[in-house]
Amino acid sequence: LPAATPVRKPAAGGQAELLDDLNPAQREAVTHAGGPLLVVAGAGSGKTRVLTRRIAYLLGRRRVHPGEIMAITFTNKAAAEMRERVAALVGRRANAMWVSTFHSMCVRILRREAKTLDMSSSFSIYDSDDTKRLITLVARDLDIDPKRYAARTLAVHISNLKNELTDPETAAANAGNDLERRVAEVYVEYQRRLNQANAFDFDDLIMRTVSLLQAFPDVAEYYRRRFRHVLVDEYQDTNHAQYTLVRELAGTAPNSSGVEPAELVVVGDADQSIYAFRGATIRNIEEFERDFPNAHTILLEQNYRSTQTILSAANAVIERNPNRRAKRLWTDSGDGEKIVGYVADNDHDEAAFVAGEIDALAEKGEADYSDVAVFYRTNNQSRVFEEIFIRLGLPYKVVGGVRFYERREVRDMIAYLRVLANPEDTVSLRRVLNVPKRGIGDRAEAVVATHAERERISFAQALRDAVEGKVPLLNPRSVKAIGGFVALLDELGALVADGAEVHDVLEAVLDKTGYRVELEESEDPQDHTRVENLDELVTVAREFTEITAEVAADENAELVVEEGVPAPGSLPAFLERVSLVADADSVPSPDGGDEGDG
Amino acid sequence: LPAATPVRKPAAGGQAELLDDLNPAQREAVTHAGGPLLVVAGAGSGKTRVLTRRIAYLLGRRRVHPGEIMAITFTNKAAAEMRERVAALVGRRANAMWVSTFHSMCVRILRREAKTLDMSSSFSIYDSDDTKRLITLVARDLDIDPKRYAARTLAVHISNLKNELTDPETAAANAGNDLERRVAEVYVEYQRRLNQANAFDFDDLIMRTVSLLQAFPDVAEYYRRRFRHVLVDEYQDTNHAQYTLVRELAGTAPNSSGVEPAELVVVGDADQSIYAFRGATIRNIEEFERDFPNAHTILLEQNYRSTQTILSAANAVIERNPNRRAKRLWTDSGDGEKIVGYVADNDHDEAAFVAGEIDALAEKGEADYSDVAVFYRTNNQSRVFEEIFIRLGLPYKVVGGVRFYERREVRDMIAYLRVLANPEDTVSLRRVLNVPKRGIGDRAEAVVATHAERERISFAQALRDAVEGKVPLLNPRSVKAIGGFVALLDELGALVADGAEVHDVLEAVLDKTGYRVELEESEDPQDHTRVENLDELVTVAREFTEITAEVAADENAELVVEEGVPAPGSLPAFLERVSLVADADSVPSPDGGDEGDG
Amino acid sequence: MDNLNTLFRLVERMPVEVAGSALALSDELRRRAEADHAPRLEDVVTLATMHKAKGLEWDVVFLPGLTKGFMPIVHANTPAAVEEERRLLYVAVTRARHRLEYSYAAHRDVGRPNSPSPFLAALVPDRPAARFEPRTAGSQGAGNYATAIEC
Amino acid sequence: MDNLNTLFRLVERMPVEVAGSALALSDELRRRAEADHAPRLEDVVTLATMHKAKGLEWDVVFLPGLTKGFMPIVHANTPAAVEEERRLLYVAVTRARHRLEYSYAAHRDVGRPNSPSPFLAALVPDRPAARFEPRTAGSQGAGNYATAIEC
DNA sequence: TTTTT
DNA sequence: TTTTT
DNA sequence: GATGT
Repeated sequence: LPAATPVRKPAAGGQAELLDDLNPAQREAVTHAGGPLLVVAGAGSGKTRVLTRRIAYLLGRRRVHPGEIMAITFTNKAAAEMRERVAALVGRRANAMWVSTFHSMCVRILRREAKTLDMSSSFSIYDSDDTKRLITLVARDLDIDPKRYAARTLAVHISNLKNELTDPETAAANAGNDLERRVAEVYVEYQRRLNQANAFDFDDLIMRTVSLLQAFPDVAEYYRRRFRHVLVDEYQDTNHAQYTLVRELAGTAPNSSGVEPAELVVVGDADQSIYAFRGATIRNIEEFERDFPNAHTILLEQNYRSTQTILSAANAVIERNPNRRAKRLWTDSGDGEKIVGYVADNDHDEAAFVAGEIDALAEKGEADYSDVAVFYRTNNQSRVFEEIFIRLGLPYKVVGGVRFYERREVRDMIAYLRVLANPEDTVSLRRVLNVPKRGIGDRAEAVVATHAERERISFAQALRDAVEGKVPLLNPRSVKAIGGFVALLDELGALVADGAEVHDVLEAVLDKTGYRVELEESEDPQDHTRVENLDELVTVAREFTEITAEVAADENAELVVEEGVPAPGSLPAFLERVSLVADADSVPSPDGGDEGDG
Repeated sequence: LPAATPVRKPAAGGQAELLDDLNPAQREAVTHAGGPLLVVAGAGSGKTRVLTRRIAYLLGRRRVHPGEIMAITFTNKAAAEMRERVAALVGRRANAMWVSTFHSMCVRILRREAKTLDMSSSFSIYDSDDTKRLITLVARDLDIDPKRYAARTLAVHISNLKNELTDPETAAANAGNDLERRVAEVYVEYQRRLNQANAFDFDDLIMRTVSLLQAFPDVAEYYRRRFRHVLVDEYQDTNHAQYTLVRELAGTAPNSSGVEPAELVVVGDADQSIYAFRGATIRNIEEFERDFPNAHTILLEQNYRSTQTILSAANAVIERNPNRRAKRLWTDSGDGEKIVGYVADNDHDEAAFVAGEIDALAEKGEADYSDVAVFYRTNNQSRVFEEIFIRLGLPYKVVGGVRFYERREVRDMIAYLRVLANPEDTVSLRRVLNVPKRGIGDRAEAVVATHAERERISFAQALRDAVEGKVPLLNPRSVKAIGGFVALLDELGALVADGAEVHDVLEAVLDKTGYRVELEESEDPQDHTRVENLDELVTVAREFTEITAEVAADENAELVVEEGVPAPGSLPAFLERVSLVADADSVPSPDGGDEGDG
Repeated sequence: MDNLNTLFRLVERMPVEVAGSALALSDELRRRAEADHAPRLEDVVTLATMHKAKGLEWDVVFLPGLTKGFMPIVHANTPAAVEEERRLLYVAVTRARHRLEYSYAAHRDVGRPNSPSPFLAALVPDRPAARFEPRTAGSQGAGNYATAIEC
Repeated sequence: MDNLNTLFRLVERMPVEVAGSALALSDELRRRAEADHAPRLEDVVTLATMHKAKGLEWDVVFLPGLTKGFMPIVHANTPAAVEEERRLLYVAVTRARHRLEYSYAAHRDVGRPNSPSPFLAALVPDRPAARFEPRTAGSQGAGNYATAIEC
């Protein structure tokens, strides 16, 4: 093991030690004041340390108020870690800061300004699955051949357009071939339906926040005045919309009222940009100095993680990339072990070799299993390792697969909750319309949808029309089934209106819909697991409200309630939470896989 | 246009001219007698002319009886053309020859020898779709994860095994990995079910004929004595099973009774082998001289189709292939036009260029549209041409797509007919069990299938048990539905037993099942086309029987009725026909696309 | 009449099973069809895969799409598979009687560049492969064949 | 307890929406969890894609499958895509604290040969890429690392 | 990705 | 084929 | 109690 360097002792509570254990470059990044700052932070160079110390420094030395600080990350995990580490340095004052993901931050702004955009603040947030469903519906209504234009393809293209801040009309005008024309056509209608459903998709959260700030200078000024310090993590992963958002928020020059730009610090590493395929554009970090006049750049090249052997190999790999800003990682912790290379005859033997190496390390006491990771390029490469590891009894876990909030049964329940919170949410409403089966088939659904379209009313309203016999072509059987469904929703809605707690609402949904019973009575062992997942969801909801209540009762807790933020413990709060962690929880933190910082 | 060479005048009726218009190599191929002969026939070198002249020569000069000749092709079209061209030379005597595809020939042998293999001569022939259905059923029964092992994948592997003449037991013994073990497991059960259903799949036709000839020397001797002349076309496209079949039929040495090998002539061109991906093995033509002792080889290099410019280009392309028998096509018809190459900016422009060229040729009167073809590598490359051609009003047809006998409605009717001809045909029976919907759902089907399995009876018998209330777990409603279905089959079966003609049976099926009415009442415009296809099928069947009757009444027609061959015009005859042309009819002959011979 | 055509082609191609009666059948059908009216020769351009072209011939043949990903197709990643691709091109080329035109697009839909098929060099031996470097053709202007290369 | 873990992680990662109350919530959850018993550290090997590895670190990292089709992945057919693949390998390499092992299989299932990743040459600059030509490793014999190459 | 039966 | 929300 | 909506 490389010896821990003397300077890397943990910072004590006092302010004086804030800078002591930093190297010169890190210290400069923490104390820099004034113009925009780009911190090029190589892998393992103490990036998070710099960010958290800088915040502590702002609060402690530069007398910045925590409410003036906005720190933006990509993942919830990174946001949580940053807040936690700042709290460890400065205590409860950390709570007044905005430390959040791009998307959470936008939701917070959009909730407050929803009315400005003709939306209700109870809007739903559609994830990729909801998006695909809605696009499927739209494409079907537009008579688009689903073989030729798969919903997924359309979704990807629309997402790309949004990430480029291209609105539907511009997309239509620029369409140069059949695909682009089809995409634009779908985009126009899809966006109309989102509005009608009072919903944003993930990409909307960014794009429409940008529109908001650009179209309403007073709103922009409000945030400009409020956040005088903007920090962005993983800047190399920003797409065009996110870059624009940062620019609109921080500014590059005084605005018309003379409000100066905020102090902007972005941290990133072009060499670690691996999401260009999803729209991230390395250009943003490469052109930072041009985008933000008078910017200063600091390079963090000293690495506190790996041996020099490993760093040299990494340097050698990345140096082959052309047109790259030079950067060489180094460490003072020594060369360490040699790198081992192995050529197996086939993938089976290769996995056996890896298993053998791991067992040998474990037996020699050189590493616990949880200190070891195997990384591959594609998910299905895990299979051969799983086979061999199981055969040898080597314990492992595969990161990936269907996440908790992506499971069908969980998504079904959340759809019910969303419908209760936002009755216009057509995608969720149609999702649960016949789940569990209650005799409202495809045909009935189509008839109601047509009625809604013709009468220019929401699908929810059309269902009520159906009950009153106002929907033609609907047979009595379907009318009866819809009547039962509407009554069910009303009953559940009353519960919500009466202030029932989330877990009680959830229990009511599970019971009254017969969803739980159906699963319990099923023969399929998969359904057994589903019941367990639903129980877990109920428990999550229960603890969510209980703990919120306890914290609220605790006089010492600083509860800062902001405008537009749903009441703690409420149904909207719960929904917001689950909507924005849909894809999280993949590498659970304490059980192996330490958090690095770059 | 290259001038027609003087020697290429059509052969007159008399025998004397048989050899006059052949070049020396062709003539040698026609007259060669004795040992095995390999004719390496380059593209356009007059291959079919050599084959047909050789047959005429055998009949006319060497006094061979037509019943001693077997000519094997790959496609029905090639067989028809060969028979026709021989008939033009020798008249009705051609009718006594076997000129057929590998598969038709095997069917003919298997019908005659079915009992030897414990099959009924009314066996069904399963095409790739039936095969996939049965494999799906088998895999489901074996609890095989359809995600991990797709039916198609299993089918391909099983087909490969059969083409290698590997039986299920050997496959199981040789399985070296998970996939192979799964495949072998499915193969064993699949083969058992085929037997039970009294059915062969396409690959079985070859493989089981080989087994038959190998396991029963008396059968082999019968055919050896009968066919003293075996001719094989497109030899480069044979797979291992087909190669073995040819070897068993013709022989390489006198058999135990002293019967000499037949005179074998194979024609082919390794350079035109493009089906290796489907199991064809170029090895067969490459090793012909080693496989068949004392073989003689003749090279046909003179080309009667193309200009020298085109041939030189072709030669240059193929010469880059290593380890290839040298062969250079040449012509004495001159260089002709230069080859045109074009680099477009994108595929759209490329298609526009092609369309422009075609129009220019048509306007100058240099070519009719039907003299022009556009060839691409993958089917979807046609799309851009279709778009442009439609826009420009350039008439075209795309070869490919769903063939007549592959259409769902046609296959449904054929499944009914098959069930009537072969009640053990479980795949067909289960296909039509609930088509049109008659209240026999998945659950009822599964219950009946389980009963059949447990009682070791056929599915058809299990249905009858169901009617008698002998199937447990089946509710009365299902019993009633099954009762109706069985009665329907009995009614149709009586019609067949009474000697009704095929088209009347077909009409009865369409009416009594309600199949036609359902389609006629449907809103879907696709279903309208389906009705038309069914009408066409009925007409085909009607003309099939009518014309057979007329021909039979014609005293001049030579009707040779062979053992094992279904009666002309009968239901089995009709089924055999449609089973073996399932994939034909793609490039309809007289409407463009002349038949070449290389 | 279409029905008759179908049966005609059907029997045309399957003269075996009904043994000796097949040709008689075929003859009868032809007689009927021709008595009715001459077989309709549809004057249309044929679009087909190279595989489907096998065994047939046309006066004029176009071979578009001769790029690296299509010829040889990307999936051909063994020497044997590449050789089969070359044979496929050979088959396609030898379908032409008088006139052969080939082409490729220098860019794909998305705008990424396409490499010409490595087999092109052999097709046109007088010109080095380098001459086939992507070059933009005039995309407008009817009949602008300025960049067509005659060899 | 698993439920609590789930909630714990959930809140841990979502401290924003309930504004200021988030950290308090998180603290409370952590207190509860730890009062119950220390967080269970599962002692298991992690298998993950290189993408999922980003931002984390391990003492020992294995990088198998470094063949031409997987690294860079076949689909990377623009210079920009290949550069992103190289960055991905860079990210994977820099996850390791003390020990790094990489490997590839000289043959695929079907028996066709695999080429080593072209990036390997850089990974081990002392040894020319040629040294990584497919070589069969002893497939039997526990712990036969005869062909392991230490650099 | 090609698909003679 | 990779998939932070 | 299974079916088709």
